[in-house]
Amino acid sequence: MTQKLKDEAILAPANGVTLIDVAKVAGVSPITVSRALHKPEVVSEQTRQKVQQAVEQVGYIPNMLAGGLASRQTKLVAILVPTISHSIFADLLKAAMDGLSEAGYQSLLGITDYSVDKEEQLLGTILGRRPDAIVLTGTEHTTLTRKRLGASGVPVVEAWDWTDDPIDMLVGFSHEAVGTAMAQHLYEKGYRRFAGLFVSDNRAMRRCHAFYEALSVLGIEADDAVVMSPPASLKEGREGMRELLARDTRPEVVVCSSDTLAQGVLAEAAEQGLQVPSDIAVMGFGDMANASQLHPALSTVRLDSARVGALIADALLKRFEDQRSCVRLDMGFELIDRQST
Amino acid sequence: MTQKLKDEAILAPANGVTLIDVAKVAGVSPITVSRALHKPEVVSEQTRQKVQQAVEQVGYIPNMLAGGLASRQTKLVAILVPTISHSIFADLLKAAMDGLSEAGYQSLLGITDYSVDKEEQLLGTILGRRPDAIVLTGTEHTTLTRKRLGASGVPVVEAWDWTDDPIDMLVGFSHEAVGTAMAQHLYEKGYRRFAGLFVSDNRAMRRCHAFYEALSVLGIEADDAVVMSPPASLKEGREGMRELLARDTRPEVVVCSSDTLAQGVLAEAAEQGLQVPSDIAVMGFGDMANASQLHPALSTVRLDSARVGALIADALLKRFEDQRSCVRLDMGFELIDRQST
DNA sequence: CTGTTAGCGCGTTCAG
DNA sequence: CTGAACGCGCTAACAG
Repeated sequence: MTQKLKDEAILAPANGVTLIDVAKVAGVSPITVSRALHKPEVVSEQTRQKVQQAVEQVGYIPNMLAGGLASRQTKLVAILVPTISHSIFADLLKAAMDGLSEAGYQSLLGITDYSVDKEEQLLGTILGRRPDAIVLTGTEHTTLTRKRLGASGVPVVEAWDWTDDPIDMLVGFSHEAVGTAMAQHLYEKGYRRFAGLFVSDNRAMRRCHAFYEALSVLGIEADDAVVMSPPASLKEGREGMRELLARDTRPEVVVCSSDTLAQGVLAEAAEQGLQVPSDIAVMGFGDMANASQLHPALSTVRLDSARVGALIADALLKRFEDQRSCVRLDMGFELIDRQST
Repeated sequence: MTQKLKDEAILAPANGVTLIDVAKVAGVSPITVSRALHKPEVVSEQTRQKVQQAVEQVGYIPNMLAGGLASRQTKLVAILVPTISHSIFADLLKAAMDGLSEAGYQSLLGITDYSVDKEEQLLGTILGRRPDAIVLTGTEHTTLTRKRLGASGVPVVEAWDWTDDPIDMLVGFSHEAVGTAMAQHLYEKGYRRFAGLFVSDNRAMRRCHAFYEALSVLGIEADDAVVMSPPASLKEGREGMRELLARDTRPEVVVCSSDTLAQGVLAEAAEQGLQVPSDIAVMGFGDMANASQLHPALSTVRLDSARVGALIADALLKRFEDQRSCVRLDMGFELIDRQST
């Protein structure tokens, strides 16, 4: 009889089994079941065990829609990234999800394709799920996005960029500072003829402009950067490099908006018989764990994107604990010179 | 007055604004608002417009928790992948999400780290959101996973593998067939001394065993494969290659469980002054869009993972339209020979 | 420590 | 074409 009940019950986990069924089996009231599950410390150990047993017996799976509706707590975090095809954002996403899932939060993923309009559109439906928090990549958003976010009162983390006027929380670094640092670094190493190869997304372009601005402050004139449209794959890197090499004067160093692009540049350089970095140096931007394995003779701006993800999770969990907490963290970046190590 | 109302209202999208508020402003009943939003064809054009206007005026965002609870339709699809750091799964995920989001579905992402136990654990909480469908990578799952899935009645797609006994729908290919095909292909090209470099995840190991099995059928003895533990990054590729080259006899061709590994092998070969494919040939597995840009002299098993993702979305949408639809699709794979093109 | 009451915001069903 | 009543499954607030 018990066995029979069990067999029947286990066949309906996400189906009909509700709190009430568990309550009946355990011989307590529904609310006690709820408490045994979510606030074990407020229930006697004995009833907690009875409930736990009943839960397993009937194969109960809490309905988080109902729970969220009643408690206004969804245990859901929405994360919007421009792409998951770059290791930088894949690592960031993974780390953020890991941090959040340890605390029992699940992740609703949105991919914006580097478009603020798509971000706005995604946000519209996402807000309908009443997430406990939203993570945005970048600090550029449509006014409607800002309005909705502000009005909803949802905790927000803007990541991977810097601004003096964030929506709420902020974990990132200044792309202008990156561009400037790249120029100074290479200048100090003695390079004078520069070329730029950038993809036309917002942040890359800001690094690009800061780079050229810094060059001009240093008294250096450089040809305009080659600007490709996303995505930044090896193919674009090769094409861009061909374009650069077809110019009148050959640069001493090629500065790229991403590591992937830089890898393409390396591939094209190899094919054209150019030695790196003696004939031509290359500088990238990203998480060089991979690229440095391929080609040690490469400078780069190194970002620990997994750390950014972890910090995002931390910022949110802190906020969940203390409503007033508001992390704003400039985590900076690191210039690495593979040639000197 | 109207303006004032508007200003107030627009400040509370995800906050207090409910269907009832919209109804009041539009001068209709709540249910009419609901219909105007979800079944426009069943409402007069005039009231539809009134409602639409009211919605915008008060900044209403439908509460999908409440909606899902009442309608038993969440417009949510859970997607579980082993990792998002391999382009194969990133592309698959992206394509699946794109297909689904066009139809108004959002994606809850779960990363299993190649572990069926983690999959089981993720599934537990995911089912609590009552997703309209679940996408799983692979056909290997714990018995509890199977039990819960079967009981919940949620549409399931198993992807990226093949079995004669799927849980529900299936979009993938046989990894045994891949392993066998690799062996035959290379044999026909005249290679006789083989080496294997595999990562120890379930599917890679099955390709590995099928590969060695096929070799032995062809009457060829080969040394055991080098097996690395995940993740399969360039580093593992280089290390594995070093291990292979340290053996007594040098293989003519190295078969890898992934393109990333193969890239590492290429890098190590280059460093040791070996020409590919004349000194040593390399075969990979994955989406070669990138690797082929780096090194054209490489054979591979080519999978169009974006297409798999799109097919997953199609299979689900078809099921949503017609409950009886049950797609089971062996999409096969392609052996590509970069050397011959 | 446990139970009762009363919604959370919406969609389904049935009437009009 | 529109409305009223009811319930989805759960938890907050209070009582005991």
